[in-house]
Amino acid sequence: MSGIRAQQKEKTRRQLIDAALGQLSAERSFSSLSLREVAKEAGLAPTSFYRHFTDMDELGLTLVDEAGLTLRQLMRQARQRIENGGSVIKISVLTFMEFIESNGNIFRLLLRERSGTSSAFRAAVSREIRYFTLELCDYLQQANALEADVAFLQANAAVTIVFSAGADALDIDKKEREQLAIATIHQLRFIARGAAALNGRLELTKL
Amino acid sequence: MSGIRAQQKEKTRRQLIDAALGQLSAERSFSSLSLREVAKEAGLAPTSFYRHFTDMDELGLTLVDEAGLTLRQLMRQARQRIENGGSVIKISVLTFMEFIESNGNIFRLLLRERSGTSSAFRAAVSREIRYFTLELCDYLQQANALEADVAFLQANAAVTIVFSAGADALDIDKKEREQLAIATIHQLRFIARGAAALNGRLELTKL
DNA sequence: ACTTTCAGTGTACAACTGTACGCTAGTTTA
DNA sequence: TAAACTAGCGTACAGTTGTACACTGAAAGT
Repeated sequence: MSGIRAQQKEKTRRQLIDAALGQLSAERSFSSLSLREVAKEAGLAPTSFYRHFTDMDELGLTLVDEAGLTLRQLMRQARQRIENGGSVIKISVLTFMEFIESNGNIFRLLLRERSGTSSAFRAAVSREIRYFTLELCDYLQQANALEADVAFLQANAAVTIVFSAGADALDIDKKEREQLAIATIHQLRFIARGAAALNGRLELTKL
Repeated sequence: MSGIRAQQKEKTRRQLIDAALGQLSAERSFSSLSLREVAKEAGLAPTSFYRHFTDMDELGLTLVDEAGLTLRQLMRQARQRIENGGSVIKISVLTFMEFIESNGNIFRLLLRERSGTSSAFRAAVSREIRYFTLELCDYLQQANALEADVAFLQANAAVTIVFSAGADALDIDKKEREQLAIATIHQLRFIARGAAALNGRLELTKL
């Protein structure tokens, strides 16, 4: 019952996942990877791939889940730093920028598949971003005494701004990245100010 | 000098462009199109493609330019509607949503190539979005008497929010799209309020 | 009228793709 | 211990890809 077999299987499954992640880069998207390439990188015969995933799509969805996990890890890290005091916005942005610096390819995966050609991928990425947004929403609602609707709009806008800044950060050098961080922080402050000012004064259903 | 030859060439060049645009959809990205497919759709032999573009990349960059053109057209349309009176934010968002409804695939092209694997594509899309942003920036600066820096930050944030909403709009039905428009309008108001409140009170260079 | 240019064609090829199929050897189960 | 299972392999095949090359016929240049 030790499961020497299942254990080995899990191990090569990981090799496939890591092989795929390892091939991602600025110049290489997941959808441009072939089953054969991934199998080769993992040290497997092409046909062995099927013992673990029916499809490259199935592997891709696994990667998106993995990315979501990393994202939530990031969130926890930020929260921890916030507890030690300091501006919430500033710390969040800086933490996010650090995340991108060391997890660029995972972030790229999310960015790309968010607008990719597979609706399953798009849904999976949306889900991960929604988790992210809802956690922030809870925090805002509690910390700033906002209406639920206003808190959600603020959280949603903030995540959008930060993700967009993250995407921009991927293509620039460290010095510019600092400028970008400053700009992003100001934009988040705009949003926070506006949300606070308009809290309780919104017509939320009429166009 | 009538150029019967050049005229014909231009015509089939357009056929190639239109063939490529016509194949784009939610399920089909530009990078997934093959040279042969595009040539076939245009009614050409594969090798004739080279008479017009050296590469699929070159065709792609042409498409991005085309998309930018459409985007600026949209801007003009919005401005015209604003002159006839009404909330600037509301009209802008509604115009943008209409644009996406009738130009979904062009918008998808921009969205995808913005985070694609070709740095030339990314740069081209960035450029188009920057034009868009700068025009809005000018407008804001003049209409709301904002500092240049603040106006830019607001314009940039607004464009980010609207583009993101546009991306979301691509995957939902008409009823949900109206809700999304309302939410987006509120978010833009947050930003406008915040920018106005913080105008002249920003530390723009220090982290 | 003669030559040059060149948009478009058809053939050909090597590289690569996903995957069907049958096999092997080690693990698990009975 | 015997039988069943299965992760991984190798071969094979049909389909698609980009593009090199030699060609044609009509337009443009002289």
